[in-house]
Amino acid sequence: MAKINIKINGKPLDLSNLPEFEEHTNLHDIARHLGITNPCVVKTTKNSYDLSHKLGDIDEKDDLNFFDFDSPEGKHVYWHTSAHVLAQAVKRLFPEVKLGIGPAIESGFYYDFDFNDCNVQISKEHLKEIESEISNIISENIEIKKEFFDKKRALDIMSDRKEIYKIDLINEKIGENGQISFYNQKEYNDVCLGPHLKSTGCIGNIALTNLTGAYWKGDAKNKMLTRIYGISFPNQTDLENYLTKLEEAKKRDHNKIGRSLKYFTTVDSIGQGLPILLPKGAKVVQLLQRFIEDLEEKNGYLLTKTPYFSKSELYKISGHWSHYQDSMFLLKTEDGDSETYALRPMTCPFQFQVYLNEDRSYRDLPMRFNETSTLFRKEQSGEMHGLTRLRQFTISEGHLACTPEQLDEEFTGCLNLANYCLELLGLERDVTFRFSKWDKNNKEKYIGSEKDWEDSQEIMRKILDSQNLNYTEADGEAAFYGPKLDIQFTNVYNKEDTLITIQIDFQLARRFEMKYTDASGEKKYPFVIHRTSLGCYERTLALLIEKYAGAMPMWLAPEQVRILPVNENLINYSQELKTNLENFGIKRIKVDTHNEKIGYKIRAAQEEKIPYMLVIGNKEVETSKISVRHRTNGDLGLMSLSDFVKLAVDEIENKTIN
RNA sequence: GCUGGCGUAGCUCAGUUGGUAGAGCAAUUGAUUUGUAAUCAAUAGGUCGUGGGUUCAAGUCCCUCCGCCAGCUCCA
Repeated sequence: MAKINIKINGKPLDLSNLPEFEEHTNLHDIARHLGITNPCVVKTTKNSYDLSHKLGDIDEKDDLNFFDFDSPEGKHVYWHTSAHVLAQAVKRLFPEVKLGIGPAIESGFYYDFDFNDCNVQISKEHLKEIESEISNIISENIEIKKEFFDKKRALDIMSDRKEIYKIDLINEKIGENGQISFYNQKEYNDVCLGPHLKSTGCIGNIALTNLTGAYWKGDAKNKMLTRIYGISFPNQTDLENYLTKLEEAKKRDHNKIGRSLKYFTTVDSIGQGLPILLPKGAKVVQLLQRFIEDLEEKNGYLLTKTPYFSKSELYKISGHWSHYQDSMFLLKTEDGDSETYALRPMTCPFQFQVYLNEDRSYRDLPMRFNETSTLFRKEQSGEMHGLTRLRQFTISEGHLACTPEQLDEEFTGCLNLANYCLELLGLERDVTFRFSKWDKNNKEKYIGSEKDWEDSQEIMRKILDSQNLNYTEADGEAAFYGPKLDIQFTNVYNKEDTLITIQIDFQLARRFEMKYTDASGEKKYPFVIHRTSLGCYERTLALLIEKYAGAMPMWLAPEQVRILPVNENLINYSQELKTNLENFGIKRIKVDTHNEKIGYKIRAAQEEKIPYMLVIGNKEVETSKISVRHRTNGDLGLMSLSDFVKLAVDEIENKTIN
């Protein structure tokens, strides 16, 4: 038998002492022989193979890459098989259930079911029952076998079982003479491409984590099925650790601590997606906004201030009226005015009017406009969430007009500005970049020709590549007028949202007749870049709360210092100290005047995540010093006032993150 | 918009099979005058998200609407 090259999770294995394997040995046994504890899948340059495959089944034997649970590839297979086990368990408990699909996801897996024919209102109570059936299936260690059928046979099998969704899938995916693979584990069969683990016993422990609704094929026009989410690990400890970590992450949920730390609240009578920023939240937003407006000014932006609503006419020119009307709040006047107005969902058509106010020449370009812009979008009622998805929000909005030659530099400038903001807030490692493209198969969602799109996407790709940006690509995520670079972050529930976006627009200048005269006197359309520097303030606030678990960096802290007099006689002295510190540039200070012991006041300040606590007792008065306590570093001891001022002011001015 | 869960004092929660609301923290007042994560006591504060229905009687059962949460769809 020929020698084989073996890799584990992509790393080459030292082959010096390897035995030669027989053709009939299965991959699982080979993996075990190599000392891999939790083998999941074998990949060659061409294919993926189930571990039940025999070595002889493989054509490309020279290059076997074993993936175990420690690799993303391995986890994917592990979780996919776990989904099948879940489906098998549900099928055993509810024989009439209809199966949807059950893929692995980023962490864990899900399976969609239709319980319609089961005469049961499935609820979270049932998950325990299903979990215990899952344990049975794992201990039965059922072998997982792959089998191929032609389309007709596959349809017959699934028709017998009234698996309407599987029938739908087979019809959709398989051509008339096509073959389809089934994975069988005892009484359970599923149409599936695989690959899968060798047997159900290869799975350690499964926990079911959620039960929700989900549309069949992800289409809101289709029936809603019941989705059960789960996660699995080779051992119980890892599973428990994962679940604990999940719970810990939820403790940072901005929607929870943002409310309890009094950054924001919501009021039933005001309505969904319309939060109240309380003084603490409003202060952080104000600080961010001042900072951004100054920064943009330094970067050559011209400030604009445009109306919050307009006649429908404006949106008809921009294309919003036909592409976006469902998401706009319309204002109808009832005094006989036939005009319909609408609150603005975007700033672009308004800010363009600034450009249009004069004839522009190439000498004017690039032009960079910025505005702290409040927008209104009629999101569907189920969409709103905390501070991240709102019906009214305020964004650090900007539009740039430039010549084709300037596009690269201007785009890069926007990217650099965004990156600078992210670094400053300590978020640069928490974001990913997404190149959002149009969806060819959904042309009606976009304006412009196919060539326009292909060209502008190519331009953007070139720029992104020249910046050595590590990005993913997403079809169908573009704006209706052009491709986007989205800077994404993940919240405590592992859900992704866009923080910052930079978009190239090759359409709207034409619609608005925005032109410039080039050096030869010719009228041309400029490129327009739509961008934010820090995204919208509410969402950024939410991200900051989650990132810092409510403990804002000193420069953004709504309360920077709290003075804690040891007894009531020291309140006046503390008030004077407060004024004194304010004069040195530490603006946000409170004195705790409660008639309580010092421990109580420290506890309160700690829970409110106040950066610095100054304990004032007789000792401090006598020595003219202050006792400084930091929220994370604890008691810093006695310090002169000037030393503390230096420390604090330095942190504020340098926007230190700690 | 859809699926499921939830909605009792400012906050976190109790409230048995329907019999006209409880606790802790916070607040206020008093005592204490306190040295690095909760001093003690008293007082005040809800008509149980909204509107309707069933009942002799509803926080507790039914319906409507509003809001909150998770997920889906959509999206900055």
